[in-house]
Amino acid sequence: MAAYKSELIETLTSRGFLHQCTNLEGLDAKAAAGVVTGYIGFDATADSLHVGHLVQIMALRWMQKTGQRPIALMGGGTTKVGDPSGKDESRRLMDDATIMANITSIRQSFDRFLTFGSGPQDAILANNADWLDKLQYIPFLRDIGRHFTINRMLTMDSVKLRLEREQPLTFLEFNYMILQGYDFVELHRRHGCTLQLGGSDQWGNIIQGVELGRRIAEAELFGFTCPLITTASGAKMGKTASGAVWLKAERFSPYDYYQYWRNSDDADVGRFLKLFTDLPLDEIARLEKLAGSEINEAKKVLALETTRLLHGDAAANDAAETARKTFEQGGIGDDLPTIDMTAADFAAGIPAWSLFQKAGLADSNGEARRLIRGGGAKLNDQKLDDENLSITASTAVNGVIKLSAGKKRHAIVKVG
RNA sequence: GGAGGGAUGGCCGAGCGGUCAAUGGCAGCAGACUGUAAAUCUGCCGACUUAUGUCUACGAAGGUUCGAAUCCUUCUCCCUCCA
Repeated sequence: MAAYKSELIETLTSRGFLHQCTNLEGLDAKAAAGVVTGYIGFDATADSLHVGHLVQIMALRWMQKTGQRPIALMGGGTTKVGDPSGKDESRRLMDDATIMANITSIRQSFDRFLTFGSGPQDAILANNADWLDKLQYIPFLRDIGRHFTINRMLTMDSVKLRLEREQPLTFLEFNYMILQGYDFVELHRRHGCTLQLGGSDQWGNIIQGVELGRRIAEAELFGFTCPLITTASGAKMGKTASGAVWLKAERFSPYDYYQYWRNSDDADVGRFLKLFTDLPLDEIARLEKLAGSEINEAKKVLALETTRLLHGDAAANDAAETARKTFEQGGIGDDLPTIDMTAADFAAGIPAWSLFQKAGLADSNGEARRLIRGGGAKLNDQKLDDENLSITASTAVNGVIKLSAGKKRHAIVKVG
């Protein structure tokens, strides 16, 4: 029944990972015949990746699960240059120490999704600083630079868009695609890597690598891009009120992560289950059929599965349990954001607006006041009308005060 | 090097001496409706213990004026054209 010979391509296509491929049949045949080593590059611009990177990470995960060998390439070198793709402005230059620290931090997330090691199918973690840092300008220009034409480079979207929008593009950034192309060839030399995956915005960069490989290594390299995942309402994934949806628990708690997925658009559920969970397709097909409010069951599965992958069973179950208690019983779950205060803090009474601000439900005192005035605040599940209400330790029930901003954002204050 | 144009709140984008914390749109938050969904409608949306109050803010620094985001000078950065 499979349309493709290899499990890899069959899986990636049926789950919605394919956007463009340089030679799908060729890659399919190669993957069916033996182990293909493929990589995806990640820039180290922050100490954590975010949901926007998840498609790529899942693609690597499927590579490994279908018997191929994935490489996660950390852009220790390229991050110093900055990828102009899809950006109007240059990124601020980052120093080595920050980049190294980011790489160390990001590496932890990969351990959740991939098995690293030295076996034939173990994933490899590479860092392009290992070769890019050592490049010598003149030799590099002569060996690599001569294979790139300015004519061609100017037609690349990343460059063209910048120019069309009259935004400056520095020579530094202009070199990014050359370095990325070189990465591909270098990974081919070092690890026999013949495939580069990436987001659809990386197509141009990937092509450059494929062509460079053909010219200087006489290798047939493959490029494969994943679609840019947007929500049904057209927004890029991963933006919430509090900022990006980070993969690192310290930046974005497992409970918040669970809630992020739990609140997915109806129209996105099936697609997300395929892309972001390991669930078998027939199971997903069953969940997709749920209509009306029943689709909430599918959303719970989506939230639980995605959270399990990233944070593990225990954290996922805790998050699900907290959500269940909070939303289905109107109670209090352990995973809700919590602040600790002492009875002494309450000795003189704390105004309600101040407590909301302290609990993180409002960014400023004024915002807390507006929230209460607007009728969106609850104290122990009772609507709060008086923003100046003086709250004392006696407000606590079993040592805990529950604050709510709207229906979804809750926090608890522990009075100890 | 020369000539023009531009820099406004998270973003886009009006304003061009007072009535400007600054029109409008987007994003965001809340309310209603619901299913912890979408769409829609409504309110809010610089900070300050909230005030017909104060402070901070229209690239930076000075200046003119009773009064400046708006005028002048210098500076910084960006864009376009010419060399």
